[in-house]
Amino acid sequence: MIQEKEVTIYDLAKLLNISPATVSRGLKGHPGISKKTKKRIDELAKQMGYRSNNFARNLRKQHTNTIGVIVPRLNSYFMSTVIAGIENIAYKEGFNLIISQSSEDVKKEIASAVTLFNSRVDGLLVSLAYNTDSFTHFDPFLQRKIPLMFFDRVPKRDSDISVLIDNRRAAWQATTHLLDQGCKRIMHITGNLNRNVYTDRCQGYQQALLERGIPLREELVIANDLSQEAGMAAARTILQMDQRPDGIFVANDNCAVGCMLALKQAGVKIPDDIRFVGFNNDPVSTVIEPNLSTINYPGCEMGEVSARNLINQINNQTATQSVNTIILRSELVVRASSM
Amino acid sequence: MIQEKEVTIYDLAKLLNISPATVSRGLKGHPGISKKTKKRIDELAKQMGYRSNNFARNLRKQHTNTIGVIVPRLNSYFMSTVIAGIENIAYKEGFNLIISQSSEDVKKEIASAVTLFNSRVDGLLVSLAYNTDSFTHFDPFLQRKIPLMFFDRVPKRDSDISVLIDNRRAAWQATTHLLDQGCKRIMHITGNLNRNVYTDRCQGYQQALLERGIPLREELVIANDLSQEAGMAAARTILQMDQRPDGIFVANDNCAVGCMLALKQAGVKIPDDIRFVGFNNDPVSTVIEPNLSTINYPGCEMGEVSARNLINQINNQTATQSVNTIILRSELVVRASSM
DNA sequence: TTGTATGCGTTATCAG
DNA sequence: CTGATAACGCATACAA
Repeated sequence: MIQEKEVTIYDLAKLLNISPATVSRGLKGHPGISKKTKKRIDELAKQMGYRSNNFARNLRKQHTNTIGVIVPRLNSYFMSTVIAGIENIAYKEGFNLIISQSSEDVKKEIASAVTLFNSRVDGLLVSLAYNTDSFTHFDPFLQRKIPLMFFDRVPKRDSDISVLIDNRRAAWQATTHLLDQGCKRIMHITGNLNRNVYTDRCQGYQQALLERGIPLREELVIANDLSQEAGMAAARTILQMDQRPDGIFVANDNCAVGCMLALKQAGVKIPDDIRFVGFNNDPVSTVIEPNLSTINYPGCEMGEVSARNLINQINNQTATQSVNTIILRSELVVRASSM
Repeated sequence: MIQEKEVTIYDLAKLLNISPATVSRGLKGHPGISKKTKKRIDELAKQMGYRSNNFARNLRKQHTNTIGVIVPRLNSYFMSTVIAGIENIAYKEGFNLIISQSSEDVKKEIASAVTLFNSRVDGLLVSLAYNTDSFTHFDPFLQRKIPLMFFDRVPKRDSDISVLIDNRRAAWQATTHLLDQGCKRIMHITGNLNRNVYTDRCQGYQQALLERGIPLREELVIANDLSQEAGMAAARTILQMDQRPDGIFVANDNCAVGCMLALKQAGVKIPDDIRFVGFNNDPVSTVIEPNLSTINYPGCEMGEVSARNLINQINNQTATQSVNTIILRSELVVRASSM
């Protein structure tokens, strides 16, 4: 049936000769409504193509059934996997998603936060931009007690709820693995050391070395933006070193791949001359030759857990929130690049 | 300033001793409001942390400032690039995005369409699922005259507005390139031939062959789901063929990569034994060895153009819509896999 | 079990 | 230039 104009509960009420209130209740399955009336309402509603008006409903109920998501980039394999996970759960629970990207820029992140705040999202899920170091733009959410959670790239303070993996341990594993393979001079390529994921990974790396009595060398830690290009640039640096590393732990597969590509082109043999371990288990890690050892990292699950938890908070506004940090499992995947 | 309760235009009006109507107008920059009054309003609003209530506004104005997006998958490089493009424009124009994925399944696509319809999005952007062959789930949008556009994977009917590339031409170029490289027996690996992108590419492939007087052979066209695994399976098929192809044009880089990987493992030399051309210019194409020739395909731009156009439609409800199809430029990128 | 009346926060219309 | 008032569609407190 073609409806040119929206039908409201008033229309239904008039046609059924009952009050709009009854229609409203019937539609929502309110307990005190006779089966018969409810049936009549439901049938007419379907027949007329009635759809509930969310604005009116939200205006009345003061919530939006919408979750805001801010991520650094949409177009990275890991992030899109996380978002797919978030979407799975949100969809199941009847929440809409408003997704925005900070493009790794605090300014854009702040703007997004404002927009989402004004859109009155019921909850917010954030993975921080590369250079975010102040968090006042999230204060409005805190003040209004709008549930707020961080995942993966989280603030270094524990006033927030975060979902992440044990980056330090994973990095420790990766580095220890390289040591076990006989590496003596292990380099670490990392990102902005103000971001938890990178500090933690760096610490894990350092800890592993110290445990074997290997002194830390500043020149063996490179911090860049972890892009593939940055990996290539790192390769050039390495090629010019007097003493080249014999193992490299890179905080991200993409960058590792760039570095490997450039190194290979310069004739360096991987893994014979230099062994590699990356991070993320991006699909590209099984395409590069030799296949890249890496840390597998449950993106989809991270999204699901975050969304699930946020929705719980939204639904139990009152319940005291006991969890502070949710740590997901991660694992070292050993492939040819490190053997 | 910490606000526990939302402040409304009434609150501002009371404090300023003017009417809510004036406040509303002042906030919106209505022409007939004195500079002085406007300034007072704006200042107090900021001071009080006023934020406009979108529900009330939407309820009143009957639109949501929201665009719905349905894509087959979020976690593909191409799609996330398109979405990044959409987001760029939407953000700039003050529209929110509600993104949902069909997971390549019509059922989920239908469900998403219903949800978005009920969320009263002002416009809808769709890239079809793998197996969508009926389009009645979009009828409600058409009936209510809600702008609807398709991109990349579009219906085969021209009642809709679509944004895409000339797949046929691109495929023709790719195939012709292989022919120019001396290939005599060119295979084509494609997806569901009901989806425009794959039929068109297949036709382009066929046309190129016919132009050189090469007869089409059924056994040289494989249709699968274009995943990396499917590419590997295709490789197994090829290895068992009496007469192997000497060139393969694959409708997607990922699948091409899977196929190349498996073939290489079996000792096939690329490009010497078999030359390859893919489609999409996915980053992986520069990681695989030899680097994969491919069709470059402006994902971000496709998103931007789609969003821009949709928003124009939303804003000019009345204007007759003259464009029906927008074709974006694409180009062949030649790399080692085909030389 | 159902109906009445009201308010949620805006904006548009009409009047001044 | 500004004010009063009426919708927008729904959900609920209160009444019956």
